Amino acid sequence: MDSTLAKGLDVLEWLARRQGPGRVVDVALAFGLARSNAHRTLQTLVGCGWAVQDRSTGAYRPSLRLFELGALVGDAADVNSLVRPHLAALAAASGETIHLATLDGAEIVYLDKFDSPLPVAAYSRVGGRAPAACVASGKALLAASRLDREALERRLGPLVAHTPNSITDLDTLFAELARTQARGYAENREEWRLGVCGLGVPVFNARGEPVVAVGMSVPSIRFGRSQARDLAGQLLTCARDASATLGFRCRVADTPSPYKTTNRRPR
Amino acid sequence: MDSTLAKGLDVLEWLARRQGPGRVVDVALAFGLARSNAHRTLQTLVGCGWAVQDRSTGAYRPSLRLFELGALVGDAADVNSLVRPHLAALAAASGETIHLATLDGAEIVYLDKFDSPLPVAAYSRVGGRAPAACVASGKALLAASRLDREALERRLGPLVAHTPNSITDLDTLFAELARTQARGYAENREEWRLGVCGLGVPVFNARGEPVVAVGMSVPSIRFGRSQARDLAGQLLTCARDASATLGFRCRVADTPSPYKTTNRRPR
DNA sequence: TACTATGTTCCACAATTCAGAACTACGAAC
DNA sequence: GTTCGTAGTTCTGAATTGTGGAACATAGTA
Repeated sequence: MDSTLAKGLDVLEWLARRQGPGRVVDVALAFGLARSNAHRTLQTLVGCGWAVQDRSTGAYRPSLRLFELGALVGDAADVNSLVRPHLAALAAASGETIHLATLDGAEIVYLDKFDSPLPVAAYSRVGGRAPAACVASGKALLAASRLDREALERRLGPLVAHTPNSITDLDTLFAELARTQARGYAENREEWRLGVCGLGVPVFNARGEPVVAVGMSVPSIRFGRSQARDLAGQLLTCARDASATLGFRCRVADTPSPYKTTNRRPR
Repeated sequence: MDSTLAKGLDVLEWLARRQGPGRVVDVALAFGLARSNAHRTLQTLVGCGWAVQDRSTGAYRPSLRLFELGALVGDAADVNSLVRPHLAALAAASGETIHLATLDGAEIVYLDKFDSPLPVAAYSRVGGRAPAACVASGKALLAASRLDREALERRLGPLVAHTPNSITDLDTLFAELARTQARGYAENREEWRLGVCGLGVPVFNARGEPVVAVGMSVPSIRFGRSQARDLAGQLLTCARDASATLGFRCRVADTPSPYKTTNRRPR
């Protein structure tokens, strides 16, 4: 393993996570490096365009290259931009907070977000993370991955509780995922943040793989049984449309459609 | 300069810009490295969590870390998330494509975007770039930076034309920026893409520094004199509100407000 | 089976990075 | 104004680290 490269990447990450600019001594102290060493590393980051140095103070900040490339990665295969209009429509129609998430190990990462005009207790941000087992988008993606019990355990590791409602038992979670799959959408009843519930539905690409999930965050006050069912219906429609945009066609004879319409009220 | 670090960063960037996964030979060929060398570099990226390797094919993709950190950088000082609601409101009110941009050298980078429901010829993407001298957001930020002629020349270098309307003469641009500053908003009349016009207004932080610009892209068909003036009014209101959210208060006695209200129609 | 292309492992050599010292610049304390 | 302390930058000898070639493993193809 290239230790110089590893060190440089660590410094870059440290710089990005840090609020405000970082100086040579800060880096030297944080990583236990000699000042000359920290200096050269930062200069290399600047030289390659990944950081910029403030002329007057000499301090270093990450450049916009990180943002630029990050947007490219988030937009992988243009999923994000293709799905975006559907999210906007759902956000407008439902009035709730909508987000787009994808699975990364045992966590989900928020790729996009439309905030509700109504106040929500939850605070999530684009690029932020949450444990997949505790949020609806995560459960929707886990359920759509159709992992067996062992694979699920390997992927998630020990389940930690974040609220009294969090699922901490693997068998319970496994059963919940089976129910999620049967129902077509996932629920989160204050399992990640107290006072915040959620719904999630996977979005499939042309090859039928679940690539992202559309999620909705709702304060528990507005999450009664009938309200949840109604919102789930809207979410399912949105996800189905989004999947269609990505080229997904559910083959009638092959597998049953992952999008149940049972819960949608005729209007 | 740490050559190993530089090489690793280059490979990471190459991986992010490349559509689809990259293999060891691809990297070796692209950078003229020995296979063993390319292999170790990629393994280091994986080991540090900046890339992931596909188990079956052995190919490498950038991980979501790039996206995660990129979002942090883009959100620097929470400007992006604080301004976002104002953009959403403007997008809804005007029905046009709205974006948020910041200056990076001689270019602007799009930080956020709300697409118009109406079709627009322009295609911009979050993380994308455009020459600052050719687009309204860029001109708005350049004008707000109050650079003198020499500093402007140093920053922009030679002006290249992207359409017949592009400004290629520095003096013309300098005069245009003066007009922009006086008027409070910048205009782009098909100077970057034919058929697409734009308006831009800077947003100031609590220290009175221009940090981002709100931009609007409008097809030239809908960009008549009175329409433009009306949209500029909406844009000015939006940028003023956004600046206020960031803590900007224009000091009456000190400097004249950068937000002219002359062009806003009383309603 | 032979052949090709590619991923991965290993190793000796040399080039690169490392740590410390020296020098410079700046500001605070006296 | 001088002294002291802190921090950025430059330089250099020493050795650790990365380098590229060779060898091996694997898979797909003729």
